[in-house]
Amino acid sequence: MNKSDKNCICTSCEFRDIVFAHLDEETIQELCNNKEERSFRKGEVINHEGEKITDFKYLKSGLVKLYRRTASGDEQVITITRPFEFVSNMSIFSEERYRYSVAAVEDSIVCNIRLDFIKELFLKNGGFAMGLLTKISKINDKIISQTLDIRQKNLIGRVAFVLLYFTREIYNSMVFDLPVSRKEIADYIGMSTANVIRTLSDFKKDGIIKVFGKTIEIVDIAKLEIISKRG
Amino acid sequence: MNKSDKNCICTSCEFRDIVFAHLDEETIQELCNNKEERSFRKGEVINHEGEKITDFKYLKSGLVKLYRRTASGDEQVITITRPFEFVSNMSIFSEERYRYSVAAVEDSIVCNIRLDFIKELFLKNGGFAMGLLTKISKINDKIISQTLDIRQKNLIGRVAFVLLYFTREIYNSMVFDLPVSRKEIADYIGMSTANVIRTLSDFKKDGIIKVFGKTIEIVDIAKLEIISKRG
DNA sequence: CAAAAGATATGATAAATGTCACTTTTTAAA
DNA sequence: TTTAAAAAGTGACATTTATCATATCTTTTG
Repeated sequence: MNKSDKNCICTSCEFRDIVFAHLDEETIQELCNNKEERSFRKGEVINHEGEKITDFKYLKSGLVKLYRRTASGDEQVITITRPFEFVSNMSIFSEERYRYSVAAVEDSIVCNIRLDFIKELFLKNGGFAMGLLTKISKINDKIISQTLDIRQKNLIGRVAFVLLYFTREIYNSMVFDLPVSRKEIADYIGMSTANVIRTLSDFKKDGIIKVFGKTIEIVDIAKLEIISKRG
Repeated sequence: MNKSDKNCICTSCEFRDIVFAHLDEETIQELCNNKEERSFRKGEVINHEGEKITDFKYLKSGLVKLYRRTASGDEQVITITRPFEFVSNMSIFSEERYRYSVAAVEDSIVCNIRLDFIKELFLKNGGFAMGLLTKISKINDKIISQTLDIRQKNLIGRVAFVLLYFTREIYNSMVFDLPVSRKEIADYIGMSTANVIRTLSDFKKDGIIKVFGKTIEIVDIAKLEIISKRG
């Protein structure tokens, strides 16, 4: 086993199936030597709004939130997402600088590859280009439709939506630890923190959920779905 | 002049600079023979939500709205936009079917090219692929940031935003004919129709705008900007 | 461990927005 | 041109949501 083989575990990276499927072994190897993995602790910022984009980054493990700061200083959470979603993917080809910030809401590992290298690959390899475009389009589609879904709901519908999102898309479990504060949920669904807290209390009183601090247990998912749809 | 030369005016199409810049004359010619221009009258639907995507389409002239219908039957307007923005561009590479509908809000001309043809080009020609990805990314970025901008504002801020959007981005004029109904504006900014009408009346009373039916004149754009920012 | 800071929780009240009823105006159709 | 239908406009009132004050609980830090 030579050095690059030892250091390189890209051959088993799950992201490979999604975007890098069309690359030959040699290119995968080169990619591997060009990549850098970085760990982020919960709360750490991965990308800053306004910062220059130099790397292609994707989330290998963990959970991140995408957000921006408004003129009045409030935080707008755009989405909260799992691997292997964007990190810098989103405006990487349309902007020179990040439009949004990304922060880890759980300990996360991010894979960095020089943007130039990805761009070269993109120009050379049509299959890779298609895979990447498809991936980026899907991410964008998801963000847009999620935003529209939230927008059409009222307060309790939005809170129900977020709980369902965590239980289904993020944790795939009826019991989970909320990775974000009530305020972050409020910034995500565009409601006040007090009302998010109140709604969670109401759900608790109605026996729809159980709450132990940050731990949430979904008791009546059917009712939650009705609330989310109606709202 | 042969037949294809006669029919083909793609060489002078403005969209060429944006996406097709990297194609040689032969390919442009082929593209031209593969394309079809279609006219739509104000109000006509160009794409239906749920319909299969077979063509790559872009807006050559006119004005369109992108929208979807919610479970409760309401219309959600996602954006209103000018050439050479998407028509089917948006989810063309990520979805088999349209996620959203597109309708002409002014008489419009749309250029159709078989999707297969575009996909082939994309695979073969890296420069074209990059141009297309950049374009699609920019469109998505614009929609997302516009949606976030609107979301952070209150009623009057949102109405002010729409008026500024029309006057600056769409018509580039202080006087313009509203291409959409009050209800469509309401569906766009996520407020009730009555409140949109009321707010326009208030702006009129305050001397910020003049209203003659569908015709709007911006009188005090500075004040409108303050309202849009504050809101 | 103690103190401070931050997050959660809850009630009272104010502000923003929606709904409904109805009139007037404009547009489209017969 | 007349008539019907749709859109615009307005007021009264109901509902939803935000704000503020304050208390408690939790986490961080010295």
